[in-house]
Amino acid sequence: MTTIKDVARAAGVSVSTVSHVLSGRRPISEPTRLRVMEAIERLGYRPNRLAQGLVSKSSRSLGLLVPDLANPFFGSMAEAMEIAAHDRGYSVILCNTNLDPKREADYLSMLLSRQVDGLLYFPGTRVPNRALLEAVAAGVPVVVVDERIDNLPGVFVDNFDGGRQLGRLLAQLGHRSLLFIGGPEGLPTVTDRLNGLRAGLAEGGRASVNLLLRFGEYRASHGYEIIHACAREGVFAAVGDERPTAVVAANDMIALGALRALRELQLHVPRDCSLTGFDGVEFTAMITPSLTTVQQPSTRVATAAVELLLQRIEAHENHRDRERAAQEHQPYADAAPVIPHVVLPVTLVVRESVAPPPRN
Amino acid sequence: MTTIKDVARAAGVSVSTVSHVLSGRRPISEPTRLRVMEAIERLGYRPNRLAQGLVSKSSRSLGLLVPDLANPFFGSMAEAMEIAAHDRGYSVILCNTNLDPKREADYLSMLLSRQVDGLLYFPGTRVPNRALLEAVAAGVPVVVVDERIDNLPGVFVDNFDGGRQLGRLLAQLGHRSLLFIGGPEGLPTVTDRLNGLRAGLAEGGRASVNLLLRFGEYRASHGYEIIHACAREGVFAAVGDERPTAVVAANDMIALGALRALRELQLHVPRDCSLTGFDGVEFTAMITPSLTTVQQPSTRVATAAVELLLQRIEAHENHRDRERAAQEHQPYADAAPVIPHVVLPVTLVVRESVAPPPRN
DNA sequence: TTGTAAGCGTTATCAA
DNA sequence: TTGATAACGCTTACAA
Repeated sequence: MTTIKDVARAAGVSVSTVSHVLSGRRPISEPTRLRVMEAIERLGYRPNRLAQGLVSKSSRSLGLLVPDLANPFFGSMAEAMEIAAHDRGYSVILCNTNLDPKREADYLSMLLSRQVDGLLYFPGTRVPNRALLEAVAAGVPVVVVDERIDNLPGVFVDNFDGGRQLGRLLAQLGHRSLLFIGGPEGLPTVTDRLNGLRAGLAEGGRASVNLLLRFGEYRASHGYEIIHACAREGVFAAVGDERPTAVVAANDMIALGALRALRELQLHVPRDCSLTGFDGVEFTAMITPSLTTVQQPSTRVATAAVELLLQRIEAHENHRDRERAAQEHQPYADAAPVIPHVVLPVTLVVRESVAPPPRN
Repeated sequence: MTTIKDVARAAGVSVSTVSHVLSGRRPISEPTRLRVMEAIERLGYRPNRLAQGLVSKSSRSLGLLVPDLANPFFGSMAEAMEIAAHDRGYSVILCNTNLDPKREADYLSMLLSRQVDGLLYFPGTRVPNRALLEAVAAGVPVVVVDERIDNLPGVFVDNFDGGRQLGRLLAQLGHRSLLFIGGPEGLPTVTDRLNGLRAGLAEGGRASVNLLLRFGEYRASHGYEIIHACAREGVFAAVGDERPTAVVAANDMIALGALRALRELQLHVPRDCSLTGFDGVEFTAMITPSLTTVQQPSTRVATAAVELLLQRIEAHENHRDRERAAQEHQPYADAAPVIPHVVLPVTLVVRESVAPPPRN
């Protein structure tokens, strides 16, 4: 491996000159600059970022903790975040938490060892992971995405409004009995979407609607199983307002599984039963029937999260520097106590999977 | 931040003792060991991996270059690889190449700067990226995945066999005219699947089949557009053996888009036209009609790739060590010239999207 | 405009 | 069984 010393020797200058040519932190005479550049080129020199990080105390890398990359929602998010980070000169260390707090703790510890400058965190559970709070306490900037945690900065979408728009639509179509298939009970996204749904139904004129609630995982298999379980319980055999005429899934994957199960039950969507999703991933536009869903501006969420995180990283570094310079050792004396929560709007996308309830 | 020095001071020992307590590389008396452990615990000490990497010349991290995380096929692959790597103590740096050679080169250079121990590379184009070959030349172990590159080690599936199984199935059902919607022309996966398809059709008794070929991107929009373009050209209005009775998509995403377009053309799948995919991602089982496809053992591919890469990394490190010890400076004098290509089997999954051709 | 040298947090070599 | 100390490759005062 060729090091800065090799370059210095080859160019007949000192290592600091080479360093300064590269960083541009002090003026270099054109002839030496050229000699150095030539040597760099010729030797194929590439600065060692481990060494740079050791002295600069910044690895220029971010930890990305994501629950489930097989879900295209998280896939696109991860992709957009990585791209945004790369544009700003940061690398992303990928961590697959699989909703497992133990894995999360494990990853967090590893990320701190690796001196990441910040954390992009998709919470998988309601209770903020202890290890995450320790990381925050240790002074690592964190931005929470998708699933909010009240006392941490984050970027989210207006889940309540998404639910509300769905509720209004279904109410206006005349639905009076719904089955809501949630993700994990108590998760903010689930609760917000559900509360929004209730509000929308009320606004839509249906003061009292029969609302059946089920919770579970954010996966297709969950939607599939809930529908079959409901069928076994006779939910779809009921008459009048007892029988749900629409299924509201808390995300697109659940809706996909539910769609399959409904079909196996010979229930046609939307003729016999309407169906809605949430997130607006690509496949919802392609399947049959195309899925009515609430579209998240994933790319905007992702870039906003990265921007916010980098802002906080810079603030954090400035703070550290000022503190060191002033020799004042009351940590965070002047840290802004305001915790930014960026909330982005969602869009209702009405497609084939909804219709008025069947006239019975 | 607390360093090894702080721990040494707190425990009343030297830094080397602390280091050895942690690494277990030399015997430590129980009392000192306990004192050191206590200090580590109390101070919340965490070794700095940048510093460790600087001296050990190994960052314990891998670069993962993947074209498109929004595609659940790559999402599950990336997930499985990261998990396998993490199990073996390696971190993964995520890079989204987006099939762009310039981005790839950019990432590669960054990864080398970061001293990654190895590269997991999903090629996006037929020609091996120049920057990749440079990285290989620089001595970084690489494992290529999914899309083979002849003179690099890699893990792949038997695309030819997958295509053949599809061909046999369609031939046996009586199809004599097919539309093949490929990914990028010339990509090994595309070519192998197509050649396999031809072989399978022949074996199935259809010596001569009308085979219409289209190429493009591995995306849903591509499948969608090709079908509509073909319709505009009157392909589906033809009669007899001119009209394709089955569409063979080179992957599941293309099939998904094609399915949508066929439906918009009022062509029922499979009654009017059969349809097949490739990869076997989750949603293929859920959509209507469920998709006949060739299932890749994604998790096995992913773990095999990580295993192979780690083997090569270890071999590489041993080699370096031996070389240094023996002072012999003919690099790679005894490097094994055999380039391992692991090929895993695929499984045909027959579902609703295929049927005999319509009788005309 | 340039060079010298201290230090970043580790591991590893050599002594004790 | 332990401790000094020299690297590792870089940045950055401080000098010249």
